[in-house]
Amino acid sequence: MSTRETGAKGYSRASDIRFTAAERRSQLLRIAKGLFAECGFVSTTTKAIAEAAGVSEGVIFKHFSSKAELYASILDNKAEEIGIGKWRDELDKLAECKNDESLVLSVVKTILEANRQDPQFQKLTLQAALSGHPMHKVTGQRLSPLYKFLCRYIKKRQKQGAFRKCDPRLAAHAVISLPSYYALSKILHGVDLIKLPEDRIASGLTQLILEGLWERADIQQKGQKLCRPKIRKGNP
Amino acid sequence: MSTRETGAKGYSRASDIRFTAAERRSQLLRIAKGLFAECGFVSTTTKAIAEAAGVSEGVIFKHFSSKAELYASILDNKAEEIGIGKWRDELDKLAECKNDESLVLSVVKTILEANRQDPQFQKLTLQAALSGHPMHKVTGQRLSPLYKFLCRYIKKRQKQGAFRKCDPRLAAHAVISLPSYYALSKILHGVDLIKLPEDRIASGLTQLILEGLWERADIQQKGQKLCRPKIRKGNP
DNA sequence: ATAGGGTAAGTGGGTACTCACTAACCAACT
DNA sequence: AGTTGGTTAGTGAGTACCCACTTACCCTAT
Repeated sequence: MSTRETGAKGYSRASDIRFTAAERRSQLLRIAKGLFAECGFVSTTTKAIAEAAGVSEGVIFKHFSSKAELYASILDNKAEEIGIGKWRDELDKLAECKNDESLVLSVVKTILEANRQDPQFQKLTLQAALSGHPMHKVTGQRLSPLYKFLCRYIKKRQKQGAFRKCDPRLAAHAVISLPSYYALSKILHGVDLIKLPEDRIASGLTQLILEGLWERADIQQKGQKLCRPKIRKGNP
Repeated sequence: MSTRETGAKGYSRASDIRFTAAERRSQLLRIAKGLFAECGFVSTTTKAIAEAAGVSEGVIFKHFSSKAELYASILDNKAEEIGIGKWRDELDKLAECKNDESLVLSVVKTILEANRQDPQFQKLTLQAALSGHPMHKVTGQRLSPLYKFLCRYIKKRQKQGAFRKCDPRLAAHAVISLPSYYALSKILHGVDLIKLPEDRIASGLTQLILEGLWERADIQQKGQKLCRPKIRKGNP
């Protein structure tokens, strides 16, 4: 059936540029990333991707065996790109110097920067996590070593008497939370209530964290009018 | 066409209970909420909702004019339910007493509790925010007054000399971030790395925040081995 | 001339939503 | 008590459409 009398056909899109396979592939990855980030996996149609790229739908399936594979490719690409590698070395060095401030600042800045430089990817990972995509494990594994590193460092500084006694896991959580949630609320609610240049935010958050961690010389001295009754200090 | 020879029909589901309209409606709301939270709006089919409720698909459209209206009803329902009202009064009282600890603890606890009691709703609002659903504005408006309240309070305590000088917006952000991000990472990554009872977490986070905010008697005394070079203190 | 980048018209499965119909309940009137 | 007539909750077979993906074909640069 349907023998398709293919007489003279229009084949309209002759005017467009003819990409090499590699070029087209990365173009599709880039464009699809934006659409997936904006609308999510299910709501982004292959037709929409094709239109945005200026090609017909079929081209997508010449480069990717399925929509899911295209999606996975986007995530894979990034997952490689964001290796910790050199940064980890830097952190280790700062840790050895006991340079609390530079260390925390580095963590805060890095998180803020990652979110500013590629907010699309952040949105993408959020959606991946919500929809239970296996990718969310990659993201988890990326934050987990940083979390453990901070835990160890904080514990060490506590033994040295530089940091107050408190649960190191909570403290490590705080270091990660402050910049992450700031970035997140910008993504989720659109605007940020704090209108400050990024380095101000970074140093401000760093200061907040460290002032909360550093040991005070006069730990009991400030019972003046401040009541802190129920708090249990530290818990092994 | 299709005159539907409706002879003797089986009408299989005779055994099931017959709800009143109100009962059925709220049952559908409850069930759909769970499914939407789990799979998102687009991936949750009306067929799946009907099956989970033990009725035929048509029933859904007897109660809701469309799938989108069902979704909106779920969000609306909750939006009313979570008025701040009485809590705001409590906060104002604590603020008058200058009871920093109880106040921050109340904020932290309330956020943690909201997330524990109805994680489905949290997931739902996250998805709504990501997909740009108008609901996300409701959620934003819910957090915004709390944020402003904290800003005012912190500014006041700074003038009184109880809190350190720092940007009150950052500090308010911190108070909200710590519990919110903790709850969020539990939703996103499944498990929480910090295995602690909730009240311990609440008090621990409260302590971290306040230690970072309280003014120290000896602000310059601890220059021993800690270098804090680039940080600008406060900025009006 | 041929390989490779591209097209466009399908195809089948799934989706939200509709519609004609019915079983069960509830009064009121014999 | 039993028939009657209306209302309501529920059915399930459509229907039109949209989606991911396929196939058969085209055109041009090397």
